[in-house]
Amino acid sequence: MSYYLTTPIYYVNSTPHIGHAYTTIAADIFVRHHRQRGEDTFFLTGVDEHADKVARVATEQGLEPQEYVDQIVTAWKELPELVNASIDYFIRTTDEGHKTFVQDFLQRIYDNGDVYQDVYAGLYCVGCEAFKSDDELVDGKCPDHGVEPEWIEEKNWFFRLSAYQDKLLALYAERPDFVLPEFRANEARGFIAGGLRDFSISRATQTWGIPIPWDPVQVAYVWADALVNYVSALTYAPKAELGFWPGRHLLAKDILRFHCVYWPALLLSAGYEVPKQLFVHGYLNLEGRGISKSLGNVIDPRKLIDVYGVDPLRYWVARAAVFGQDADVSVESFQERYERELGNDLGNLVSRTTAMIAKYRDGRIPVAPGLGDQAAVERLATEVPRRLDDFDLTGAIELIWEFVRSLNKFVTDAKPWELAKDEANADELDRVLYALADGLRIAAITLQAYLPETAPKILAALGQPEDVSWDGVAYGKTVSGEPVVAAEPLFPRVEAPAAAA
RNA sequence: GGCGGCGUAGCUCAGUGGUUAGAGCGACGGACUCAUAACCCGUAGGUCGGUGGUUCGAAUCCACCCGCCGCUACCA
Repeated sequence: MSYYLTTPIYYVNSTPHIGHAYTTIAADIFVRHHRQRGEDTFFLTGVDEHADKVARVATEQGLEPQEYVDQIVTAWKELPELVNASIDYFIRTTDEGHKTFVQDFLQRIYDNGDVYQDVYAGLYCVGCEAFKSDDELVDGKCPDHGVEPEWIEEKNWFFRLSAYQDKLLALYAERPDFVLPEFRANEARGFIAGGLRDFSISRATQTWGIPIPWDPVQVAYVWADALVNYVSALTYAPKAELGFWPGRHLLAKDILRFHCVYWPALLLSAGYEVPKQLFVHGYLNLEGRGISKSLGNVIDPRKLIDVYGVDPLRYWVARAAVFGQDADVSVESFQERYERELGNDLGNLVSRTTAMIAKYRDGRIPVAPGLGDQAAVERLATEVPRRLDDFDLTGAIELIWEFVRSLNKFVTDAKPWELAKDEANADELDRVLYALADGLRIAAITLQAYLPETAPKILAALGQPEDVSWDGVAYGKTVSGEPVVAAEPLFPRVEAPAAAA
């Protein structure tokens, strides 16, 4: 079994914000989970560096485009590190290996007869990096940038997307889970069924990009370049191999069309398999508004991490929205999750468990199986993977949290402090403490993908081996290991919510 | 306009034909003391957007109406 997952590559000229962190963290949770199951995994993210705007900004700063992107790529390379994403490779579209592969890829679709030359003309807004139709303009100006678009007319190479309508429809019909959630697949299918127009894959007036092999004065336009990265990386990244293809892909809803329509068509044309699955997630809206630079409400993930730590941010990603849906979020809601769930439910459970083992049994976990909800453990062991296989990030954590809550209830019902008062109850107290420690050990392993820093801390607090393989999600594997002492709070109270922006 | 979807307790939502419609959060009351004033229990009496149908029976199926949202092409 192999599991290859990619995020979109982010546009290097932008700035990393919570939206990028959202995708990257979600992807990391899936990947870490599959690693726990012992699968051969590969996790790719990176940046798209070829765009006209990049070249223009570089020129303004008196730099070569390559020098410029080499500078600004730093912020993007830090993103996975910042959110503790266990990536295997960070791709840049300026990688030599990528360029070589793209040229080969383009040659393949050319040889396949899917490319032809035509004139491309229209009003182009440099700010948007997009052609605008008349009805999109306000007073002849781009509503987003307030400038008049330029008239551009050039001979471009076009990809015969229209020739792939039937094949794409057949693909969607044969594989109902090709695009998830289902309503996104419906959108894509509706778009395809409405008729497909060919699109331009080259730019004649630009030089910053990958030269078209049969017409080197032109460079590849974004889709013919960026979308190819998910395969190209496998041909040259360390430890990668083409055998990982086809993989799975995560994306936000704004780029659905390109990834769910253009990309599969390009792959078919070039003779590659289409992805196994594409999961389209929604947006996090801050206080009811979209997150955008122009609104000035961009949350810097770094600020949240500085105040709360990485794991709370990762936890929030899984909890803030039903994965796939949009959701309104706020810094207050983040704080709420942190205190109520991480602090009170989980952190406090670790505190009370370790404190009782230390107090009643001198820190030694009595190996006394018998109590504890074995059926619940078995449910976790099979149902959490099943949900994560369906990209149900939220449903899986919900299941795990029900288990965490049940452990708190177990403590209240079993009343270890009562049992401790009478030596005659020693055996029963042993069994209670064991069941508690075992449940917490299991919870830690199931949470590892979500909370990679916290899970090992819990195992360590219980004196258990660091092994987080999924086999450990089984009843009665807790050992009487290193002495247990009352643990320090895992998620201490934080004074005030971190400021947004 | 076309296609798709939504409207359920104060909030976020689950529930798609069948006993008294559920969860989490918030609020109120109680209990407990192992623990990060945490945890546990109870209460919340909501025309399940509206109207009319189908059915022994509908939040759950159908029709219409009201309100809201997504997609409807080359923007990372």
